[in-house]
Amino acid sequence: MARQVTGAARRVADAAEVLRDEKFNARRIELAEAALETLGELGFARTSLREIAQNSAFTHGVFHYYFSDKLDLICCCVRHYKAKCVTRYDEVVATAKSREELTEGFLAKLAATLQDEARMHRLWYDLRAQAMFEAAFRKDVLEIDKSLEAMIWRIATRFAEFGGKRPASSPAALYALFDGLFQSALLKHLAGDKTAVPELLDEVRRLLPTVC
Amino acid sequence: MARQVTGAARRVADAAEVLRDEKFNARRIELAEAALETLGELGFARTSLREIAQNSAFTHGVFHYYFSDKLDLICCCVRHYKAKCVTRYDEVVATAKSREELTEGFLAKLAATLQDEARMHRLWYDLRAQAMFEAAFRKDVLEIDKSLEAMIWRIATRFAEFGGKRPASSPAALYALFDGLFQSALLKHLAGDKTAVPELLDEVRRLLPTVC
DNA sequence: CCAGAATCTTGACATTTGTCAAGAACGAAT
DNA sequence: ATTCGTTCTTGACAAATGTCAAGATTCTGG
Repeated sequence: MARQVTGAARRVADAAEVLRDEKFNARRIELAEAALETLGELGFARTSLREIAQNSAFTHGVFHYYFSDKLDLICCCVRHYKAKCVTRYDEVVATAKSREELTEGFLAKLAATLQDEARMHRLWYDLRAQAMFEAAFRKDVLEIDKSLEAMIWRIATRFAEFGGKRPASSPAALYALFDGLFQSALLKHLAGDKTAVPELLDEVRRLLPTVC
Repeated sequence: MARQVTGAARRVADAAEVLRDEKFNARRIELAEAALETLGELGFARTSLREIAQNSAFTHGVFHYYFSDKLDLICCCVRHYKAKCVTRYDEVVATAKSREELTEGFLAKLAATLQDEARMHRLWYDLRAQAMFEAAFRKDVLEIDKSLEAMIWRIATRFAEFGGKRPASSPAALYALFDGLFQSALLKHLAGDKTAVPELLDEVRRLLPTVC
């Protein structure tokens, strides 16, 4: 009986700990989300913990309470960002009923992303570059990259299916191609080049049938 | 006669000024070159003027004498870096006598670059990302990007010529593809992935005949 | 309701950083 | 050789930054 009580107590204690952990983690994500605002605005190099705190509803001490240091915070931001990104086109893939629908849906999302989420995406490119210097970022960045590659691959295979074909290149090459085009278009867009978005769309529209 | 003397004096003065300017500029490049060492090691975010000075034969005051501020220095570094980069493959293009020679020469240079100049290239990707935040970088970065695109295009057209064909995609798409592949391989290489280089070579070898 | 744990605030500290100015060292023209 | 302009060194300063600790506040189990 004593053992049963102990067992029950243990279970209760465990449940409590899990709950606390979840709450802790939820808070971390709240903070990460707030940090992403400033990071997207200023980039990694120019962003300090205090700047992040000032642009948020939190004080700078809280960040130190929830994160062991700056890298820990940024890593959490990157991980959180991943979840938002990698499913962006999945709805299009799921609902499109033809090559044309898939193409137009993809292009529309692409344009919207470039216009509305430019800040988040330049942060992603910034952090990916940081990963080349800072080993602590590499694991997360490589993982996100792989997820994005898979995302592109889902689009490509679906597109090919509609034509009864298979994609003409490897997942790596396809991702490199689209990511490279997007990155270049993003830079031009941020530089105020109004033609960046339509030119990207033209290019992708022309490319899709040739690679899938 | 007075006018002739004045004219001669003016010419001498002008020549002296040009000389001084050249000397000034040569020194700037020396300093930029020294700065690139530290920048390639630490990246833009973690590099300070003092750190640059300490890792070089110069004192931190000199940098302030030759550059109006930190951005000015970095911009000079970027511009200087460009000249080194954009002609890397030109010798291969000029000397190759067949598709095979061109392919092998290109691949060899690609592998060597990835192995020996990883630090300079991660800096390039870092600065390109910074350009998305810092308007002062954009002009130079966009220009370098265009030069690199042209460089890839020279290889592609030469490759196509050997087959009596024309490249199958636009310069922008081709550059996006190769740049994306290189960037991804660089990250993996820096992360200690021994397969990064051979996999890049395989991919490029497979890709070249399909796009040109 | 209360004690103890958790969450959070505030302020402080040492360090780093960009910037600058005063003057030393150097070179070239007279 | 002297003088003047260029080049460089050194030291200083204010602002910013990561880190931390002491205490306030809030939450929670009993």
